[in-house]
Order: sequence, then structure tokens, then C-alpha cells
Amino acid sequence: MKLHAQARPAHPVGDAAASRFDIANRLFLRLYQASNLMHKTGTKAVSAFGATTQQWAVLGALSRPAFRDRGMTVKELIAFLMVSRQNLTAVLDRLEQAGLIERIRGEGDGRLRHVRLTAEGSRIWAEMLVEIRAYYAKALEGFSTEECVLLFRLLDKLRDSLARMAGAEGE
Amino acid sequence: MKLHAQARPAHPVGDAAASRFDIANRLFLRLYQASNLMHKTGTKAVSAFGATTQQWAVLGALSRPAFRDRGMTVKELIAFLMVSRQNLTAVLDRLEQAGLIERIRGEGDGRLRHVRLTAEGSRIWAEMLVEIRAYYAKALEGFSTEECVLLFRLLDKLRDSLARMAGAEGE
DNA sequence: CGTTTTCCATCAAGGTGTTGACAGATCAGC
DNA sequence: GCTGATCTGTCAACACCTTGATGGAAAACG
Repeated sequence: MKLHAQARPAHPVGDAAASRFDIANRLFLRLYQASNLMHKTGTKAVSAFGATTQQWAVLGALSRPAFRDRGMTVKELIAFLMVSRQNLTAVLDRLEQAGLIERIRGEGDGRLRHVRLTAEGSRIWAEMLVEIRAYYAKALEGFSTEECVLLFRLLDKLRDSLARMAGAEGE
Repeated sequence: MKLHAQARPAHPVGDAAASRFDIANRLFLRLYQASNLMHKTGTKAVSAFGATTQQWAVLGALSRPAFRDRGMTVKELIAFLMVSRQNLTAVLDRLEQAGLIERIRGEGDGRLRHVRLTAEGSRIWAEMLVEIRAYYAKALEGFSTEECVLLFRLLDKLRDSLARMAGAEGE
């Protein structure tokens, strides 16, 4: 393991550290490409509903049994999706405009706004689910279930690592 | 604060297909989160240079030995980064504005514009590389080299699958 | 009661990403 | 030489993502 490889980029290859750098470089490029393609193909998959991958993510979060009735607060959604409040507000605005979600205030804490699927949103989500299942199936066609789990776990680990870096100097 | 504690019934729930859908759902959410965090933390890492992760990707592509002198055509960059021409143009404009790259016409095909690092761009890239190495090291701290390679390969496979979906009805 | 904290929204600015349509320049074909 | 395909750039529209700063409403604290 290299501790301080930043001393001198002893130019090209030959090193184990250089090799690891090379792998990291390719890895993040693939992450970049895969993410862009996910948004591109994913949005196409649900375009018939006028939706996008982000809206799909929000609806998917709200459709989970544990949150179907209760809804999720904005804070919970931010933590779940890991996006900024300003960004999420815009997405919620569009979903509310489309009549798929509603912002309601619970009986408890008056500061909280519970975001919940409307009946229409629930109906649309059920329809979208057909396309989404097909999308997942096609995207992961060449993957064994073990590979899916492996990729999920590695991405989970990477996400945690990056989240640590992001939150390190924020709090 | 419970973040979706995934109470798993400890045995395969009903269907294998349902389970696979569930895994896919989590997988793509992690991809979404990891990608956002990559841009967030990556841009912070090179913010001292006024750069972003996308600009970093372009400079990294152009800095490769095989393209250092020759440069890359816009078409090659589009294929390498997998972004749209309209988007890439804007990124190149900013890099050109900053004096880090230049668009030159080769002797051969007059339609082609070769995008190349300037001397200044080469110098700045060398400085950025210090931060980038540190970034990679920190982001992949908990990863063994084998895990890095594995994640790279799985992302590569996913990217190819998604690219196939994107290009299927485009060409 | 008053102060502070938390949660939500807003305005503003800048960069990224897509699509579609249009236009100019160059190359390769007949 | 004329035509068509290719490479590049541009304008426009829309959605996403971040940061920073501001403000209001409600809860929690002393």
C-alpha cells in the first residue's frame, strides 16, 4: 500500500502504485460513463410517462410499503437519495405539478412536510413498474445474480467511502 | 435515524425474480448515489484549479502518451467519454477559454479538429495529478487491488450493456 | 418568554447532461 | 462539377446537480 505516492509522479509505469492509479482511473471513467448511460437509457425507458430517472428514484422511494401511507419527509428523501435540498425541491415541484405526489403536514411536528404518492401517482407508478422491470432485466441481462450482488456491494462500499469524503469537512 | 434498515426475512423471499428486481433496484440507486458523490467530491478535489470532474476527464484523456502530441478529434473524445457533441463543445469551450487546450486542424482531413493540451494545460495537469492521485487513494482506501479490478470489470460490463441499449435504436 | 436550532422553501449563479434542428466546411462518390 | 455523407459548431429547450445566501415557520432549549 502506498502511503504518500504524491511525492513525485515518477513518470510512467512499472510500479504497483502506478498500476493501481491506472485501475482507479479506468474505474472512475467507467462510473462516469455508466452513470450517464443509466440516465440516458433510463429516461428513455420511462419517457412515455414524461418522467426521468430522478423522478423514478423519488417515486420508487415513496412506493416502498413502509412509506406508502406515511410518506417521507424532505429530510428523509435527501438522506435516501443523497442530493441537495435545492435540487430535490425542484424535482418535487415537477412531480407535484404532474399530480403524482403531494406535500402534506403531519399531525406531529409542524415543520415537517410529508411527501406522499397521490392515488394518481400510485397508479402511474404501477404502470411505470412494467417498463422498469423490463429495463432492469435488459440492463443486467449478461449478469448472474452473484455478479449483481457483487456489483451492488462494491458500489455500496464506494458510495460510503465517497460519502465520508464529502461529509468530512461539512460538519 | 434509521435509514431503511432492510429487515430481511433471512430466507429467500417468495420469488427469485422479485429478489433480483430488488437487487437491481438497489444497484442502480447506488450507481446514482456514487456518481453524484464522485462529481461532488471530485470537483472539490480539483476546485483549486477552477476545474470540474468533466474537465478533469477531458484533460486526462488528452494527457495520455499516445495523444499528447497528436491530440484527439472531437469525434474521438465523444466516443471515449460517451457524451453528446453539444455537451462536449461547451466543456471544450471552457477549457479553451482557460487556455488549457487548443483546437487545431491537422494536415489531413480538413473537417477534423484536433483537441490538444497546451503547454499551460500540460503544466496544470501535472499539478492536478497530485490532487487526483490523493483523491483516488482516499476514495479507494478500503479497497484491495483485487476489488478495484473487480469493480472496474463489472462497471465495464454494465457500461457496455447500457451502451448497447442506448445505441440499439439510434443507429 | 425569548433565543437558538431545525426543517423547509426561495433566489441566484454556474456547470453538466440530453434532445432536436439548422448550418457551414470538407471529403468521397459518381 | 454535382451530390451526398461526414465532422463540427450553434441555437434552443429542458432537466439535473452543486454551492451560497436569505427568510419563515415551528420545535426545543434555557
